[in-house]
Amino acid sequence: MSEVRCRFAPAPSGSIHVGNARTALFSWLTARHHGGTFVLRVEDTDVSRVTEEAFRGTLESLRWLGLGWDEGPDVGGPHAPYRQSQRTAIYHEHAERLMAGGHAYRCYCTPEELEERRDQARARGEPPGYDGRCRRLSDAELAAFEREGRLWAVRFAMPERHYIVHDLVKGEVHFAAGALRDFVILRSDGSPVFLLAVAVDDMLMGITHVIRGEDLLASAPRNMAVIEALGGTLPQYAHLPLIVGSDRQPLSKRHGSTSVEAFREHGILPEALVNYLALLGWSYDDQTTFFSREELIERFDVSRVSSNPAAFDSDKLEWMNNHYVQGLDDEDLAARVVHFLAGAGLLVDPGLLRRAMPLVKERMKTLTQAVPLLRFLFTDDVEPDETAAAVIEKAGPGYLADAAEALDGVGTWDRASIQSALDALAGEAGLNRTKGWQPVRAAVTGSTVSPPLPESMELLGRDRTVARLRAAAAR
RNA sequence: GGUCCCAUCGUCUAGAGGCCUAGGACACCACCCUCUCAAGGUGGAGACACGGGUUCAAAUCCCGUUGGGACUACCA
Repeated sequence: MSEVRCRFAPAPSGSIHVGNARTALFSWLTARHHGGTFVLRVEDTDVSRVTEEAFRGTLESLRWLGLGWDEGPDVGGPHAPYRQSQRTAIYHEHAERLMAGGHAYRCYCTPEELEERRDQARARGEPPGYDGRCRRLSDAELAAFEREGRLWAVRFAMPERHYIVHDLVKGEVHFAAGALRDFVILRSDGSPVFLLAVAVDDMLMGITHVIRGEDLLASAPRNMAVIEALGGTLPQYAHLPLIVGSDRQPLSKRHGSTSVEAFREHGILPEALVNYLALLGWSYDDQTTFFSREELIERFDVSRVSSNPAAFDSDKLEWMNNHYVQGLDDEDLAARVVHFLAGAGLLVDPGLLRRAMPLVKERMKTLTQAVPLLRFLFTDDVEPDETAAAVIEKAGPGYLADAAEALDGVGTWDRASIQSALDALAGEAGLNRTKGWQPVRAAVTGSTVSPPLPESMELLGRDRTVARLRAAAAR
């Protein structure tokens, strides 16, 4: 059996979206599962919409997800270049071949005329597609258009036959003869349209599996027709259902930040996002939820992808993220968290940060949540928030002064001794731990929510702890 | 309008005719654990869109209805 070659072909019109990220993942997994090649091809035929920044952002997002490619715009490969904007000569050559073979023709209709006829057809309740008139131009008409100096586009002559797409996800999808109209493959300014570029590139690059969004299902027969007209071999197609939001509408900006970059900045781990995305539309069995990258590669099968659209559930993503956070060792976690603390303007002591990791691991759904939890360690500006202030006030200055004295007198500054001291303090005041410790927590951390108190104080150190208690007592 | 896709708990899904009084996970509720918040443990509520067929037997096959969605460009 020949080698599997799978491609991901993003149009870099912005940062990469989770829907595209999932498409990339499934393509990558298919390539890796078969020990094949993963090709990255950038579809920037509409040059006006593509910025260099969007291009780089796309590559960066894929790298962050760990979806490395074997051939692509930066690494090259046997079918370079891998940016469609650099392949125009190739498309022209193939458009010529199609015209020479009678599979394509010059279309002299202007965009204005086309639009007008579309509107009319719609008004009459007829299908609005191109009527194919330039396909049957007489020599005289053709000459007349040329004399007028009219610009022409190249249109592909869609064969009048029934097409069947053998889709790996959808099964057999039929398109009746005549259902698809002739389409433009070269604009009147000579630039190629993606319907040509995709087919030509998939053919030339030897792509065996085309995995992409369901929105492109209707273009599959057109791709097939072009490849057949060119005498190429057809790839297998797999069209993935769309990802929708909680309102069942296709995911868009309205659903908040859905780009890979946004999740990264929100403190989602790439391994968690990959695992979550893998399960959005695909499953291995009725039990398994967590998959290592190797397990995913071993078990993934695109034909097991379900054909109904999946709703993106950020609660589940965050739950899964927490699972991966808990699985990280302290060193690794600290290295990932430091970016977010620094971003909040905190000056971080790496050793202290690493030692704090066990206290916050299971309290973080996202890495950003480490910031409020650990802020008290990396700044002495712990102005109590509203609820903390209320707790402090209720306890009264005497209680906090007592706390300061008790802790100052602790023999060895470790969590066991601190805990005994806190218990003794609460006991003398006739309070249980909950009531007795909260004022101390509020004074020391500035919040009523914190990592476990004795451990937190141990890390903070005796001096800073006592100073904060005295400051609170003096208010 | 036309073509195409889709339809199991709120969500992601298991289910490829009898194993289903429909399984798991997130979320939700209760309890346990507990210094706050989490995490963890135990338990609970919760679904085959509807209507016809086919069959001894249908969540599973067929048809229709309804409801979502995509496409219908000299965008990708």
